[in-house]
Amino acid sequence: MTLPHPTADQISLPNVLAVLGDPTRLAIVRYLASKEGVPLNCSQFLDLGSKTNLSYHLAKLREAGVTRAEVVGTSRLITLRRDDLDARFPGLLDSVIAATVNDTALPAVGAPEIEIRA
Amino acid sequence: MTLPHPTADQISLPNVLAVLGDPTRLAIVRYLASKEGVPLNCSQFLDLGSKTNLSYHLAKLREAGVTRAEVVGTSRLITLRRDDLDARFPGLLDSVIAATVNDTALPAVGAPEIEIRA
DNA sequence: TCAATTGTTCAATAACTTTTGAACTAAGGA
DNA sequence: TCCTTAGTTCAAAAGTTATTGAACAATTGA
Repeated sequence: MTLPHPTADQISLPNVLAVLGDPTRLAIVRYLASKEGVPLNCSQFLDLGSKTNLSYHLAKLREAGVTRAEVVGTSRLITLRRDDLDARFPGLLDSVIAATVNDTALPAVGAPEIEIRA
Repeated sequence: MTLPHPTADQISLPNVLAVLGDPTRLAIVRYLASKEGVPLNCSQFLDLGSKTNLSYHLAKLREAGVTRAEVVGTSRLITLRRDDLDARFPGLLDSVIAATVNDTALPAVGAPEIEIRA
């Protein structure tokens, strides 16, 4: 069982930008980048939304060519397609990730959705 | 008469990416970048859509902080907000523009919408 | 003043996106 | 085998975006 991914040359710039233009998906990409090398499964993003909703956003990222998902047992190990994105759009992913790092308005993995009173 | 623009720190990354994730708007940005220094008015983009539709897309770009529009007579002179975008998101605009340059799938100013037979 | 030029606004519609819960599949462990 | 875990699919609802044409406003030049 493998999931459908676009080939490197099928990755479209407007589509990548549109897919990244969503706070939840940008938060997923930021977290993937912060753990680069460590493949993550879907449930590690549950802070960002419901299981169903994450399935939707992760499919969008995969179909746009931003992430790769490898099926391992009942898990999907998700990684950034840094190699292909860098080849296709040099510097784009790095500048997007760098910009997300300081973005306090983005949702975050490991952060409560609602601020608990201090 | 001036038009509303976000201040530099009001420019939001997800919003900029979402706004750039549209082929018409990306084509506008590519054309602006190719003529950088030369302020353009709306009618110079008419190859990309109807007057009404361009007004809509140019407003989206302006409201996201991607472009600046200066009212001069009955015209609006449109420029890229390169300074503010570079300060906020270093390298992002350059990598997006570089990626648009080779993108033959994008609509283009000065190109016929339908290929005339050779 | 009148007409032309430039661009906006409005309302309608069509098309897409996001979110949800319930039902489902597939693998792995007891 | 049965249960649990991991994630998908489906249909519905809600919300958002893009596109259109008609009407409008403001400036400029004749």
